[in-house]
Amino acid sequence: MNIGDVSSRSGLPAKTIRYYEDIGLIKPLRSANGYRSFVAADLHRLAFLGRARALGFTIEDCRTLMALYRDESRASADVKHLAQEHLSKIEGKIRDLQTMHDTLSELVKCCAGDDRPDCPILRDLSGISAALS
Amino acid sequence: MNIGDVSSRSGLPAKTIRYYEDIGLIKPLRSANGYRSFVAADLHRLAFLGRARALGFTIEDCRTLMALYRDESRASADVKHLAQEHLSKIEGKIRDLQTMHDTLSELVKCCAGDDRPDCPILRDLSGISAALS
DNA sequence: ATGAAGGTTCCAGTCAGGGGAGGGTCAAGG
DNA sequence: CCTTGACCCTCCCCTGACTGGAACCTTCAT
Repeated sequence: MNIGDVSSRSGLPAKTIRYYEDIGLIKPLRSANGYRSFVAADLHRLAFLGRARALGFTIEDCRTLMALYRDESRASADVKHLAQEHLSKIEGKIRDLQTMHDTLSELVKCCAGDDRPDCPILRDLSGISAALS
Repeated sequence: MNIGDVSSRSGLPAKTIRYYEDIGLIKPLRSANGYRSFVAADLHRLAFLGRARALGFTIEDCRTLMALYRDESRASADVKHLAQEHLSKIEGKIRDLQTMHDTLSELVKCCAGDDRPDCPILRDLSGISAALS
């Protein structure tokens, strides 16, 4: 299989697949003409990577996860621990975004949004302490 | 005021302040010795930037917001529109993260997390269609 | 023989800064 | 007068996870 086939089957851009080879996540063979030659195992690894990335794991996490996957004597606790760490990072990001969202949507709600210049969003950004309302 | 004072007053790292000058967001004067010399207006702009960044606006958004702030004849609709676009990007990110969170926490819940190798997280990543449970 | 559609490598750019080298400046103390 | 330490300066490389593009090679169909 050439990279184009693998790309359409895995859903990953060819650029991404080359990048994954660059950083050592996959090691496809080469044909005589220099083209990468993928076998089923490569496709499987790429699909694994695609799913792990879709869950937001970093590349380094993916490397660890693949190592655990190949290690038949792994402890599921190790996998679970990694996933939980990642989960709490996700939760942190959601909290941060939610805070931004709440503040900003409040400001947006207060803004008339017409052709007059007065704007509570800019007022807030400029640091008027928005006091005593 | 030197950059150190401005840094501690604005809460922004000196590196960030220099970077903001680099990309043209502020233009502090220089003393004879080459040091940046900040006046109150610079501090105000930096505080504005800090708050806008804390709300997740990109640097380019900040540039636009500052231009709107300085334009006395702006329409609040323009500000509101920018804020709403940003808000919907935030909402998209929250949705994405929430989806990851839900999937991953379900997998984590199903993982024994002991010293045995069997692990539903890895099983899912490896593409077992997880069917008929 | 030619043209299109694939493949290859390598370089540069993204975003918003962070880290550190190598060096100049300033105020206080000995 | 000299030194010490705390500032400040510029410059360059690094981050993550790719993406875009240039310049070039291979394969296949016409």
